[in-house]
Amino acid sequence: MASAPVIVWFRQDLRLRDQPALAHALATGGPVVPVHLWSPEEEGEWTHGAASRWWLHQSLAGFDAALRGHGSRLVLRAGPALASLRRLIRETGAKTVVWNRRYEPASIARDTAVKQALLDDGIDARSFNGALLHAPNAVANQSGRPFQVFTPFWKHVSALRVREEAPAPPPSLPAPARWPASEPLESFHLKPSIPWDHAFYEHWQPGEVGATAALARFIREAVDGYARERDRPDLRGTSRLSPHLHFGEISPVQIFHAVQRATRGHGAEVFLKEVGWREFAHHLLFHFPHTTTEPLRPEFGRFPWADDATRLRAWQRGRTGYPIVDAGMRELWTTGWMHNRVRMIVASFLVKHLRLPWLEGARWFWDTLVDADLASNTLGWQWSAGCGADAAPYFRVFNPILQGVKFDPHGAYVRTHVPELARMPAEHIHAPWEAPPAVLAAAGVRLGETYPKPCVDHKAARDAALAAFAELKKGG
DNA sequence: TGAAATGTTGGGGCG
DNA sequence: ACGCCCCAACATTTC
Repeated sequence: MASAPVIVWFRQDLRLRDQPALAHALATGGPVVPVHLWSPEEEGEWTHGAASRWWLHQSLAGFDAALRGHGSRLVLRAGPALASLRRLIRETGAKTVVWNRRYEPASIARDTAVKQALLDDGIDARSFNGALLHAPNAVANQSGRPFQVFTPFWKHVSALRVREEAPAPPPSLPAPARWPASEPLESFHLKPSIPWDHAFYEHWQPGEVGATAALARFIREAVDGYARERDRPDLRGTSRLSPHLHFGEISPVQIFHAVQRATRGHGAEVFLKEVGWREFAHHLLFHFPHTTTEPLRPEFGRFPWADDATRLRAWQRGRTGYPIVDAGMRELWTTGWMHNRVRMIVASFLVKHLRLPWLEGARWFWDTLVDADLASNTLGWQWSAGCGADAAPYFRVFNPILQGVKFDPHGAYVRTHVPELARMPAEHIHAPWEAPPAVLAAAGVRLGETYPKPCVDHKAARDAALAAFAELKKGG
């Protein structure tokens, strides 16, 4: 007797290898019906941002092509997930629906309801962990509570065994007798209507092939020097795997094993620790779901944030007058990505120098990053603002000049993204307002005209931030 | 996964 | 020879 079809509901796991849900479907022996459901309203407040949508479009197209290479295809449907699944079950005669879990609050709520409804329908609904090294509900400290400090978290997690990769799929996936209809990808309107995305195509190759290539490149060229060069935005010292990881084009399990197979050196250890921060972020979001909009440390609910649309706009568009900040914000705008060191610098600048709410920064990153990830974004911003888990104390104010000098020593990063400073010599590029007039003139820079003057004075802004923090402490 | 202020030490110039 | 000052270099504390 032939097995019934199995629906594999692909979400942010757009890959064929190390695919626990797909592996389970294949193990049943039944025809496999791969589907992706477009239901942005079910993501709650954090529906895909513009850059994420661009990536998703490319990734879905690539995944469909990959499936077709295996004699299969990706069925697309728009609308509420449960209704779409029920319709697909009717159309295909499927008795089983499988998927890999997501751990964001809105997904958990939706998926739990979907699973219960399908089980009530008599469908075998199953979910798997394909997104994390360890499921968040499987990690707790000695008193049974979630970890809130990274170092003990990672120490604990490092002692756990990482599962083996799921078996690779066969060259040909068993197809249903009749394919259910698919809606055209274009009907989801994921690509921007105005073409701000042209540079994205030069920087990224969304999809499993691009993810695999990025990992291979990193292992070949960068992992050994990672400890030294990861903080240098002017070099290619990081993996740039974040968007691939976010969309599940590659899994942390694959990355973990591939890196460990290649090297056990210090660079590998430091890199895997960064994968650990991603795990920690998901762990925290799972246990503290309110932190997407509320500070984990409740006293920060009273913090006297400023309200200044002009300054927010200057920050967003990379016109603060601080070259390292502006370079970062423009890298983000043109490529959909920003080097992590620079993310910390621009976040510190928004939250401390401008004293604008971290949530404004989180929302901007959410809309503009191709790797926008609710867990990592939330952790990163709360860390920067000093109101989150294991956060930098609020009085840690990054000096944007020193950070520039230290991590972009030749000014190459600034020159790449702030062309109006391209001819500035390295010794003045991070503080052009302190350069002698002759140097500015020779570089063709007229402050306030070709490039903005600093929108705040560093020392005054730092002192004001510390004063606001002292006020908060006093009130508490 | 800071920066700045403050404190300490020690070498060298100099009377 | 000695004390004094200056200051760089480094360490510690504070924000």
